Amino acid sequence: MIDDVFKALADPTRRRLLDELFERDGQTLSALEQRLPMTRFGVAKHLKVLEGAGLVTTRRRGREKLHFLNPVPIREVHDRWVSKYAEPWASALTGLKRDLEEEQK
Amino acid sequence: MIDDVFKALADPTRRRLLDELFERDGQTLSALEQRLPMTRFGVAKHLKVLEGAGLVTTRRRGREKLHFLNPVPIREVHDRWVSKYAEPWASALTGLKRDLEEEQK
DNA sequence: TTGACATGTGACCATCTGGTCACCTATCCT
DNA sequence: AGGATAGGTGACCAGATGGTCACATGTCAA
Repeated sequence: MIDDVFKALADPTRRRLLDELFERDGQTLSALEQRLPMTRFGVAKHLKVLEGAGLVTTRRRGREKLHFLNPVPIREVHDRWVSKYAEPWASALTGLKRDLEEEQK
Repeated sequence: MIDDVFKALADPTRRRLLDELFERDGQTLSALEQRLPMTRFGVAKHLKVLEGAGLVTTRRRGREKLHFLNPVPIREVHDRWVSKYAEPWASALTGLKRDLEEEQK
């Protein structure tokens, strides 16, 4: 399950799709297709992966299929996994890195 | 760059390796190999990917190669990307989900 | 110095993945 | 009814990926 989420997030096109839905939620396949350098079929495949990972939920409206962002899986990845590595001492390191970069200027 | 990190995290074996280093930092290839159901070569390949993504740094000590966890890239993924989706209203949803699951019992 | 040990390299193979297409179904609109 | 529109399916292909192995290099220790 969590593996599906990581795998889904591994592809830049799929992260792009999440960004698009973050920007405007509930878009149709055709609407999303127009913004990506890819055919409808490619986009549909990616959306299927996102849906399989639970990152996107859908609702039909007539012949259209609306796609909605579902942040819960990302939240779970965040809570159970990412935060484990990102907190707490990494914050000190990134702070240090920022300080060093500032010094360069 | 950030793409390398996501790709590196997509594989369960690599996340397992990060867990092992989280548990005990600075392990050698041979030490890590013994805990994984895989030959040395497979583990070495995965470590190379992790190193390429900046998630693991290495230091040689004689004929050994020590592997260390580097949480900075994960922190950056967290700060720039995951937190965007995970905060803030997802926390309300996960809270709600937990509440609903509690009610089932 | 010789043998055991830790790691690196390049070839190889099976499978997965990203993307396209021809073709199909379902819905809308006049 | 019938054309146009939105989406689904299965086949197909090239390239990436995960894993193994034979072999080579470098290092330790007696």
